[in-house]
Amino acid sequence: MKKLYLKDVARELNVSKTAVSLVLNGKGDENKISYDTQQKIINFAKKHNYIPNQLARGLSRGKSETIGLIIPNISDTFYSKVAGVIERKAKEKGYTVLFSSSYEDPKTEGELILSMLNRQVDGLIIASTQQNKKEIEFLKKEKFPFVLFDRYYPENETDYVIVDNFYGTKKVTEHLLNLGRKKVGFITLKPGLEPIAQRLMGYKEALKAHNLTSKETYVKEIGREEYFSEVEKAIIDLTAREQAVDAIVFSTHYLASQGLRVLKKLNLKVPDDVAIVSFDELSAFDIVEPPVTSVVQPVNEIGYSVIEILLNKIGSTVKTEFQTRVLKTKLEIRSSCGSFLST
Amino acid sequence: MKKLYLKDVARELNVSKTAVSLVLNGKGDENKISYDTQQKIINFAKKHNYIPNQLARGLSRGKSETIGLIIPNISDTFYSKVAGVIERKAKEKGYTVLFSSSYEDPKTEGELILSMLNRQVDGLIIASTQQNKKEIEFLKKEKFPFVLFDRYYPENETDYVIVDNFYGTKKVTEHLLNLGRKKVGFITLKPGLEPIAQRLMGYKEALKAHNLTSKETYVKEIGREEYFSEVEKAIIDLTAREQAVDAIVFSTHYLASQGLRVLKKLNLKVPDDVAIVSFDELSAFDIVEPPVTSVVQPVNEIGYSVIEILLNKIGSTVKTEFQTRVLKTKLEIRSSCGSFLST
DNA sequence: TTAACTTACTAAATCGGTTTAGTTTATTTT
DNA sequence: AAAATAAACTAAACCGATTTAGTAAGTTAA
Repeated sequence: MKKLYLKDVARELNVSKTAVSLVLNGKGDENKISYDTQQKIINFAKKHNYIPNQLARGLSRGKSETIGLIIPNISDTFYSKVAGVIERKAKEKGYTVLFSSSYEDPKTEGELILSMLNRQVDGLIIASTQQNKKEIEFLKKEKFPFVLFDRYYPENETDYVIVDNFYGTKKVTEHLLNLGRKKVGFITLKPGLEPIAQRLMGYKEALKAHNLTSKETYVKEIGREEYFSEVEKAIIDLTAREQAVDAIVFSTHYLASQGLRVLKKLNLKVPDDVAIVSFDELSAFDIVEPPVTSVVQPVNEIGYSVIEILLNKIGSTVKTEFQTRVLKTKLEIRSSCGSFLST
Repeated sequence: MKKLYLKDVARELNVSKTAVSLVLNGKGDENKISYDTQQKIINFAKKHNYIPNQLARGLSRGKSETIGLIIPNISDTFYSKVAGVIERKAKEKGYTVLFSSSYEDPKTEGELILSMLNRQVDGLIIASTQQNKKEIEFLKKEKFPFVLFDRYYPENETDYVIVDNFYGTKKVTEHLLNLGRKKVGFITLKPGLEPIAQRLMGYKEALKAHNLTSKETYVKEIGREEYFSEVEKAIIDLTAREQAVDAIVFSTHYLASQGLRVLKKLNLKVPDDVAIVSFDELSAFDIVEPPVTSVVQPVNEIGYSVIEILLNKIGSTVKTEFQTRVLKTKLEIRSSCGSFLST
């Protein structure tokens, strides 16, 4: 069972490579290949399981039927879920996906972008570190199809899909305030990413709307590398002080998970001593103790939108408007905030 | 900033394409290209950011520097974690990974294997549905480099990396028995996958070693699609009966999560009414209530082993022995089994 | 001083497809 | 019956690299 090439099929059937190629690509009719010849070719190809070499195909057609996916980390549940839906949708349309994690490193991300380009991907999907403006500008200038998600470049016009981070934290912070919490802390990542900035602003906005000034000391910014220990320090600082907080908003699911661990360790009761809330969620958040109220991101919709926009871009040569979508989050109320405090 | 091709570099420098190609592939010395010419080429390429087209490169070299990863579901934490380490290690060696989920469908998996082959991947990593013996045999016959993990074909000699599923459940079941539990239920998937079969056998073996016969009615086999409701039915059946179980072993992390949900809903106390244990774990298992004792799989080691074996295969032309690795699991004891029962 | 090596390159074939620009034969149209 | 049109193909160029098989000029050896 030797590997079968186009020329073998052609030779066996006494037709030209051209005929075989045209027919197998569904261009037989428009090129007036007779019905009989077409059947002959199709049957032979099917019977002998001929599959074209995609490298050769891609090379000569200038496209690879592949899309590149660059995300911070495939092991993070949020990204792995989005990757799952992107992959499924892409496959439906005949695309395969090449993925790579940047691990939040701009240099790695930049290299990945170039590497994917030279692998001739037909389009790129990037959840960027937001530190590669140059590469993004390059892609735009080359009119290369790409869509950003989760993180985008506010100062550069591009296609992107994000969620309403601002409104998400605003809503959940208000939820806490409406339940009677007065001193709400915010544990988040060090600045640099747009969604993180938006989440912080949403939190502040909620406080302002309730005529509370957001004390800087209630906001704790954590470095990603050492987040385990830093969350612990932050919580100790927020709770073991004169004006201890009675609620904490965590800006990511992993900060919230770690927060819960630390609170248990410190023997602080949730929600009695301190209520907590998480932006983004973990599938186990309904069975942790207590179940964590969270702002859930519409993972499926994110994936669908991204693929839809990208494939539209790839399909059309005419320059279209930039497509941007800001999707709604959903507030999933569980018991980590308790019910209304009488105080 | 037009795209730069090999021939452009050659023309600009007044040398042949051959020279450029040789030099940029580090074969300048062995082909006696003078030092000056080499420097000239290297500098120009670097300065103008020349990157070879990988499709063309792959086509002419007959390899693509790409490896294919086929798993049941990229959104499952276990697979996304393994995928993460595989990708990281692969990148270190200059490979990119093309991934696709089979969603446990043998037909999809078969198509994916062929699709990856014709995309000229240099090797394949598969966590198989175990229903594609034909394709696996085909790969072997073609001497195509591939490594199975998580699931393998016991009747076909291949390279593979698995964990000791049998010993894992045996150990954890014994753990329950040693704590004084007498009636241990087992909630698992419908048969068909080797690891699942091994886990069941480990469970039975532990009972036998304690002179308990494993009652068939204590074993519940769940269909994957409707597992949410089926786990509920299974638990009701195991607990609301004459001889109710006092412990349940779940054979996967998602069965265990759902089990915990159901037990809460039924108001059964864990571990007082029933102890539980999970094979494979979720990162939040330490903060759920109660924290779940689980058999943890060495995710990193799995990924490392798989890549190591695969790259060895790819690198060597000589036929080597099949490499098989059975990695140890680790028992992570938390409070979902309680402590010793006095009864 | 000429044959035999080296050195430093290059032309052209090749990888396996797609596609453009024809070609040949049969059929209509005038 | 000649010109025009259509039907059913095919030869060869091309995609952008790698690689084989040379070649020309300069050195060394006999």
